[in-house]
Amino acid sequence: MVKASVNNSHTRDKIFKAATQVFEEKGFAGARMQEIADRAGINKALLHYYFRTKDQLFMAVFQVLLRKMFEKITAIFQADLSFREKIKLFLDQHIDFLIKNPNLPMFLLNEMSVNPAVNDGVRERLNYGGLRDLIYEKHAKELKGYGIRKSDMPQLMITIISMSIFPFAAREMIAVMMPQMHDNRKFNAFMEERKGFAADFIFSALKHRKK
Amino acid sequence: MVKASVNNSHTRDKIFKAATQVFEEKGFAGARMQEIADRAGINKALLHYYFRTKDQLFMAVFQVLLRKMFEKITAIFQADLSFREKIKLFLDQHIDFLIKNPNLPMFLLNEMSVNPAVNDGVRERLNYGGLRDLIYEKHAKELKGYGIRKSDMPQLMITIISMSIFPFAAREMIAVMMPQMHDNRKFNAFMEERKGFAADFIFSALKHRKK
DNA sequence: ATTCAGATTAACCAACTGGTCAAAATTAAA
DNA sequence: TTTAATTTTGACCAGTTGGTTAATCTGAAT
Repeated sequence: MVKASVNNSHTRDKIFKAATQVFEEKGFAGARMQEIADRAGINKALLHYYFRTKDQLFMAVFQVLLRKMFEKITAIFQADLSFREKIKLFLDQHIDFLIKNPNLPMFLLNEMSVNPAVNDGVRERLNYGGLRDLIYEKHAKELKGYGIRKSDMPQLMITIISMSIFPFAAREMIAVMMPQMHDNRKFNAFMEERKGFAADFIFSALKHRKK
Repeated sequence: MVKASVNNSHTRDKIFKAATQVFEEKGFAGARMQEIADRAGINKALLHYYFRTKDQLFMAVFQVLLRKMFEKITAIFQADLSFREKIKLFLDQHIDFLIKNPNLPMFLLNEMSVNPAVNDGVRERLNYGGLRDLIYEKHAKELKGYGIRKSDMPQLMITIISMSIFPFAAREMIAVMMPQMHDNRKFNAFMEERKGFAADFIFSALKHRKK
């Protein structure tokens, strides 16, 4: 068999998955290299053999996860659909995605907030200005019909995104107020219900908006 | 002069303020007792003299901040106003509050998420069921007119709360997409603008809602 | 079978971190 | 001024943590 070049990609993958788990659960400061090694079923020295430092390992994981999240958010808005259809599709797909990755929002938001330096590497790649212009120009008529000016786009986009992300980020706070939300199935059902609720809410708001 | 009883309350206060700062900035795992002592202008031993352990100090800070946040959220909904007026008042006051405490949302949400044990102490105090019933019964007519059933209340309340909290929690992510948001004044202006945007958005959605 | 680069490990280390302790300083009362 | 309690400090300690090193193992090519 041919060797997978430098580094055994199987081991590298085990490490990456373990690191993703631990960082997502505990955050950078709370994560322990020993625990990552344990979960990957390897020695701590081997961990450092594949990823020299904790920072390097973290950045590798962080960048992959951040891109994963942003791709999900932006991909839909590139499609050739009406704005209304896009919102519906976005909520459906993004909530599905987050049900499978429930810790992702809090992990990303917190790490970006606690250590803003992590954003330096990705800033160029995540160009919102382009997306906003694209969206606004593509849907100029529809949006103007709703009384949305270009300058309203940031408020609108953040409102839409928060509809799916916020409940996951705030899940524990929600569970404190509504104990039944500790049950995974009930929380997921709540998010399934939210697909429709949020879509209706947004459409109604847009249609009826003060101009 | 009379002694302030056991413990010098001035020193205690300095410690508490320093701890609040450091915990808010770095989170529990990232905070260092040495840094808290430094910022309070005291010795690390004295820190442990006032608060025996890091956990105790953290819980003291956490509980105060959590209560501060919840009081702001719930107080307004107890008042004797129409639901519509309450939403407007809530957005105005809560956004004002968060502009003065911009790190609070991320701190609370993250700590609750990373270490759910912190919630045990406050669970009883933060009874949402009571609040929800109170609100729904107080505004039954108005809400039914909007097509909101009692079972819709969780979705609605979370949507309203996220309008003010989410942009603060997601500030760094927002700033990655819209670099001008790094500027405090521009971000605060954005949140001032949001008071009106969110209120209009919610009212319009309610008025025009599918039933 | 030998070789040799790459993969894996056990043992180790220096720096950091939360926490302790005994002594010193401060304060208010006697 | 003396006394006794409280407050503050410098020095110290044990456990943890990220990271290193030298030795060993593995497996494919010679």
